[in-house]
Amino acid sequence: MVKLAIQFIILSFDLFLYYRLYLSCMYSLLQHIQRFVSLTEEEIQLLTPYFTAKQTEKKEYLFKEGQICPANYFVSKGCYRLYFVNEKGVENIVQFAIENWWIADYMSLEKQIPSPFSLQSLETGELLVLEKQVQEELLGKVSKLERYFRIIAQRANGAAQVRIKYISELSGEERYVQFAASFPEFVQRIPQYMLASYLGFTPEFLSKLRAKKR
Amino acid sequence: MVKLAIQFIILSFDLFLYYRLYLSCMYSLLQHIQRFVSLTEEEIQLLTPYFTAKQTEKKEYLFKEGQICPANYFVSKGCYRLYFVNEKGVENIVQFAIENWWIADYMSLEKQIPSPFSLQSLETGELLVLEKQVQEELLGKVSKLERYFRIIAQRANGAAQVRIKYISELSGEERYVQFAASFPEFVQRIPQYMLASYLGFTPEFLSKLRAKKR
DNA sequence: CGGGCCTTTGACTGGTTTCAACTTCTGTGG
DNA sequence: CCACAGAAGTTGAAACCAGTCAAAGGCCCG
Repeated sequence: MVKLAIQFIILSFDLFLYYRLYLSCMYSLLQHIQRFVSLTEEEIQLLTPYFTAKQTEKKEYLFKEGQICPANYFVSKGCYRLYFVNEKGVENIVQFAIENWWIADYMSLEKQIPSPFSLQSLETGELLVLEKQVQEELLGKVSKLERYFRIIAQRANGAAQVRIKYISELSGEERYVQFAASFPEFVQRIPQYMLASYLGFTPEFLSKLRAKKR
Repeated sequence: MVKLAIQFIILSFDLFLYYRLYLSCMYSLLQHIQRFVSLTEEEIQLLTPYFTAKQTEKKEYLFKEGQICPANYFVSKGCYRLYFVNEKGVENIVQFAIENWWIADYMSLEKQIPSPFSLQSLETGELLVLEKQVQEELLGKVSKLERYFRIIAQRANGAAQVRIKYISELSGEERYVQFAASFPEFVQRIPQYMLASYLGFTPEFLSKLRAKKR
């Protein structure tokens, strides 16, 4: 009897924690959505059950190479990396995602084919999970969100075009200087070998660049 | 009097030509849209006036570096390149667009800032022009198209992620081999120096690669 | 037919990688 | 809380992939 009561209390506490997490994530998301489309109270109620919140610890995987990317993720807290491993066994980071970014392997998500990428948490973090199937349903229900996701995707596209421009325009050194100037806090936040991987060169080379600057 | 009549005939003929062009482009677009969302007869009527058709000749520009990208373009026929010129004066191709592709500088389009890119026709071609403002109106009118454009943008995103993967994973030589194997017809269609530019190396290097393969 | 643009070829250069050894940092278990 | 192992960062030498420059040949279009 006492055992049961205790289990009940623990369960309640877990629920309470989840609820808090969910609310905090959902708050970020709604803020973000309202930057692009305005939702009615009713629509907010409608959209709410389609998302699940998730807390991730450092190094936890959302999905791994070989799996079909299961969902579209909205980062509410923390930092995540989308990367692949080349045939030499070297990790290559394709994208980072921090607060208020959506991340997924969109090719895998759309075509439901295995992803060459892995998505990993770099810090303890929190995100919302919107599964492929669920997203379809949600969009059927709240069609205003089509607009939101359209805008988000077009922005991501713009960012990708600029990224490709930088890759082909700048030398490794210039890329580092430019990036460090644009995102000084972020450079502090992640290990150097990941920055090197993202910028498209080796950690040794980055180390030498930094030595030169001093 | 006779002069007037002749002018009238010429005008009519121009109109007739435009109408034919417009119909052919619009046919491609509607086919493409219906691959993702199904439109009612009424919606088709609604959407029709928002697009204008355009015929481009080889080397014609849709917009140039420094301008704000004025529209989103749907290619119905021909081939286009989005490129920028680096500080050394070398052209770098960021994207090609062929039949049934949308192309624009999405960062410039969204934020209404000057574009670092130029969009140029490589062959005589035909496309539909959807101006920024007009697109907004259209989407307000036919909200089903939000879905279409969302899907298109997400696909483009997937393609960009894969492109970045190839750039960081493969050496120049591997990129060429891979690309030539994937799009053999396209390699025939464009001059080598543009292919080199797109693949991220010099025309001389491409020439040497081709020499090796023989 | 001529001029300019595209492609080819070769010699030289340099930015970046590779490899290996060493140092410093970090986190985990005793 | 310290010790220690593994991870991350540093440094230098040698190798290499691809760029640069220049000169020559081919080809297309006016």
